[in-house]
Amino acid sequence: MILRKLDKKPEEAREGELGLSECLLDRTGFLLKKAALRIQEAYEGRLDPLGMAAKHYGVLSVLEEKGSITQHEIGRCIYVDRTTMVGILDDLEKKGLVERKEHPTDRRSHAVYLTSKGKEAVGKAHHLASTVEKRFLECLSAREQKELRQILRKLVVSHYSSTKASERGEG
Amino acid sequence: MILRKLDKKPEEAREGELGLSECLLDRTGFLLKKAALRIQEAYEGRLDPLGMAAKHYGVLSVLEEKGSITQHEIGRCIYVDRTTMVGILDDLEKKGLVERKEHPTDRRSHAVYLTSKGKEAVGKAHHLASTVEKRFLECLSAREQKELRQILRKLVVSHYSSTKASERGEG
DNA sequence: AAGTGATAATCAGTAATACTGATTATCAGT
DNA sequence: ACTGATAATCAGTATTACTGATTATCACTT
Repeated sequence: MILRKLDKKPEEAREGELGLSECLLDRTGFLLKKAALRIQEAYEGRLDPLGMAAKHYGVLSVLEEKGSITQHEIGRCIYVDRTTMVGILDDLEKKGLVERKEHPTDRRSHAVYLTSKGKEAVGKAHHLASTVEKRFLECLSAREQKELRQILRKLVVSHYSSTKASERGEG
Repeated sequence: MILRKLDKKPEEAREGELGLSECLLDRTGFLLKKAALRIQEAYEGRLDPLGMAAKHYGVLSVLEEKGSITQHEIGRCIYVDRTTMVGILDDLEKKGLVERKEHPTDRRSHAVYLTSKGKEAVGKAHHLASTVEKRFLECLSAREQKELRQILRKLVVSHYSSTKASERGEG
């Protein structure tokens, strides 16, 4: 292929094809990374009305599902580093959506709880997240959407053990 | 669920289930992000012997496929920002894998070429990348692997237009 | 009861990434 | 010559995920 900058507008030069790289569109690594960026972009700002970002939503979801658990356990559930958890919980506590309480049996740990405000927020967040994902995935058939989730889930769970060992209490 | 820190080792407490969040394992956003991180991790260091990282591999692939194109065009092919391209090409030029030459008709642009060393490197990189992905995907059936690529490709191409307009020459 | 090694939360600092905005040189069209 | 757009570059920002160290506490040994 020869340089052909000045003869045509780029958009017209490659109609359907868009000029993307064929080779990389067959690399799962490339595709995963770009798809992840795009959906992150789709989420961006959508949770702002609730005073949270995607990272906060993940924590609230886990707390809703599991009840009161420690910071370390939340991290394990959502593959988030212990040091990153501190900041996320600081945010959420400041917003009044969670509380760090004394752990009943282990004074090193914090027992993290959803406040009633937090419970309300996570309900709304579920709704917003569903809307965002629905729109993002609408270029796929219902079957493809389901298949994508199943396959990704398999991948993520299989590679669970590749998370840094120190973060899973196996040091 | 009640706090139950001290009665069991975490590993034994939840055998198959691993304590992951059911709710988030149904969120495509969460799954895409974590899967992308894991495969990135799988790539990490594997291209070092060739003196490059994944981001360099992407650029070399495009150049191999499209021949000499401008920096901006490379970026469009692989969804990389113009400012990020500068650094990546600096690296590659330093390693002697690409050359920035004068563009034959547009003196603002650079015509970027693979050197013979670069051509050799990208061939080896293809091989390494295939190995990395094969291992990463081996928890999936051949059908699932193919399906995953097709679905992700559909997603990425559909959301091509959500790339920052300024990066696609539509400002 | 004291001692040892592991663990939970925290903090400070690092490295990588993707970006914004400004600058310079050049181009295309008036 | 003048205007607005574009290509490459640079400086600086925000975010993310992490490393390593610290403090308090726990579980277990002796």
